[in-house]
Order: sequence, then structure tokens, then C-alpha cells
Amino acid sequence: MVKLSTLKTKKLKTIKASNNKLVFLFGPTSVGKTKLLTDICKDKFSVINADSIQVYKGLDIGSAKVSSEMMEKIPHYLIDILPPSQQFSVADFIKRADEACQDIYSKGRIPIISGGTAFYFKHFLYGLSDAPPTDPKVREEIEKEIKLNGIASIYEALKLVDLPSYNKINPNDSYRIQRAYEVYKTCGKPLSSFSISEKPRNNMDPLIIGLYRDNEEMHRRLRVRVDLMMKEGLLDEVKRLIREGAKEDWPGMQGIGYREFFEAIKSGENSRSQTLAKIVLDSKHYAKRQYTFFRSFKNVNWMEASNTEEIENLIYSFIQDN
RNA sequence: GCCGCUUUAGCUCAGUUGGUAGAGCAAAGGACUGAAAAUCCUUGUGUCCCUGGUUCAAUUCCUGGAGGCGGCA
Repeated sequence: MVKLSTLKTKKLKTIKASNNKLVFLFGPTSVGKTKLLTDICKDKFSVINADSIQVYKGLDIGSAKVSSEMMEKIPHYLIDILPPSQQFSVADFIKRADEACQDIYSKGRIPIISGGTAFYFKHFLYGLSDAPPTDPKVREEIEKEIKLNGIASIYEALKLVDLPSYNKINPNDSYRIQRAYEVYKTCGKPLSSFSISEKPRNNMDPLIIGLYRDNEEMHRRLRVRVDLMMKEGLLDEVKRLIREGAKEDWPGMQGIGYREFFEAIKSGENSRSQTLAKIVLDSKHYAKRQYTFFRSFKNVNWMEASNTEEIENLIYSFIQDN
């Protein structure tokens, strides 16, 4: 880990033309990103984590975080930066990833952004709209309102102030209804009046690599991985977190491999093997959603994940090509 | 061996007072504007266990058989 605090005092230089190359490495959970990174030349690259759960301290086994040996070999950024009780957002990701890139370039290295959170990749590349960030007070108010009158009433309220969003968002999608309504309540402008750029930020020149594997193979890997997590002591990790005060609604606890234990405690009747099966199932569903999102990205070099040599060649020819 | 219940989608089960059937889960596909490991959308033909019978028509009623579960021996 590299400390970023010193960077804050420095003014961030605009990225030079020569300092605009970086690698995106993404793919669904368990496809083999971490394994691949261990094979890549240590001297030229530093890794920026783009995984919304691995940013949290103490969530090691369940999030399949890279080992500390691995982090010593290749510098890693955006890992273990927050306690799991604290909210992290795309905006935080972009800000810190930008800082990390500056630091990496200043050391003559090239950043590899690696992870499975498609939302982070998308907005790291294209940026965010000018819509206001979440105001916890406003969100709390809206949540109260939902409890009182139901999400349908918020949806109807949205119709009056932001018809395009109302039409776009499904009435059951409480998450997006809340966000759209929140934007209006915060700044008085509809969410639909803000747009996202279609061009990469900062003159960025990314090599975009998407990893995939055969479906059967993915399912096999997921099962093996969850078994391995148990052997490595996932249960003890969860017990430790609960002892330390972890609550179901902590942001970090919505991660797969953690939330299932809270579900099990709640229902009171799930056996160990049922909980494990649920973790595997949730992971499969997640991997599927990740594929769907990543597949919508443009200019992706889709590579079979076991094809290590070809992927390395691709990366090396990219950084040599000036 | 006898008695009762049961056999319908990959799984758990509804249902058809006789006109060839539908939920949940799974599976497959999709969306994604500061919580994204989140949130949400779309997609259901399956010898209705087998065999005869009654009927214009049987997955449904009746006979016989097979599998499962329970009880009594």
C-alpha cells in the first residue's frame, strides 16, 4: 500500500501526453484477475483496485483480496482504505484512482486498474454528471417518506418533477427512484437534465481488457473458491467482524460472502452448507450481471482468462507502442 | 403382506367440477447518471409415472401395474 495523504498537499498536475496510458483489466468475480497480475512484470506496473468490497479493511477472505505477499511484489492502491462501516462511492473511487494514477506515473510506472465493479470502470473512463452527490440528510428524509407512504408515492412525486426519469425507471426500482428524487430535492433540477460525457476524461488512453471463461468453468471455479474461503477461515472472519460490531446494514456487509451469514442468522434455520450454497449462487448471479454490464462497454479486448501469454503480449506491445 | 397418501417444468409444489396446465426457486437474456458484490426488467410445451377402460374428448373419473412417503403387521 502506498500512502496517498502526501499527495493531497501537492497540486495534481494535468496528465501529460506520455502519462495517459493505463490498462483496464476487468471480468467477473473469480475469472482469474489476481492470478494474472502475479504474472505481469513487477517493475513497470502498479495496480489500482476497482472492487467495491476490497476497499474495506478486514474483509479479506470473503472478498478474495490479494495476499500481502502479492501486494509487496506489485504496489496496490485502493485496498484497505476504509473501515467496512463507511460508505464508499464511485465519486470517491474516481478521485482516489486519479490520485493514484498521478503517483504511479510520477514513479515512472503504468497503472493497471483491476477489478469487477463495472460501475467504477464506466465512470472512471467517462466521468460523472454534474448532478449533486448524495446528501445524507435528504436521503434520510426520503427514506422516512417511503416508510410513511410507500415507494409508489415517491415515484408519483417524481413524475411531477422529472418525467424523463419517471418514464425511464421501473416502478419497482426503488434504488433509482430514490436517487432521482434525491437529486431533485437536493438541487431543484431533475436528474435527467444532467448528462454524462461520451468521451474519455483527461485524454485517457486505456488498453481495455475484458476477461472471460466458459460458463461451466466459471461455475466450477466459484464452487472451488467458496470452499477455499471456508478452509481459509471465512467463518472466523465473519465472527470477528460481528464481535467488532459489524451490522447487516454496513456498506461492507452487503458483500457476497458476508451478507449470507446475516441472512442465515435472521432466518435462524440455515445450515452451514445452505449458507455456502447461497454464497455460490449469489456469486453466480453477480458474475452474470458483471458480464452483462461489461459486455456493453466499447473497445474491449475480450480475452480467455487462461490465455496468459497472449494477454501479457497485448499489454507489453501496448506500453511499448508510442 | 395389508391400509392410507403421493407421482405435473431442472427443483418444490398449485391446478384443471373432463376440453392437453401455472407459481416460486433455478436457468437464459437484458438494463445500469455519486449506495453498484446494490437495484431492477424480460423469457414457461412439459410423454401432467405406465397400462387398459368409460367418454365426442382423460393429465383430471375408473381398473391394473410401477416408484416414493407414512402407518399397521
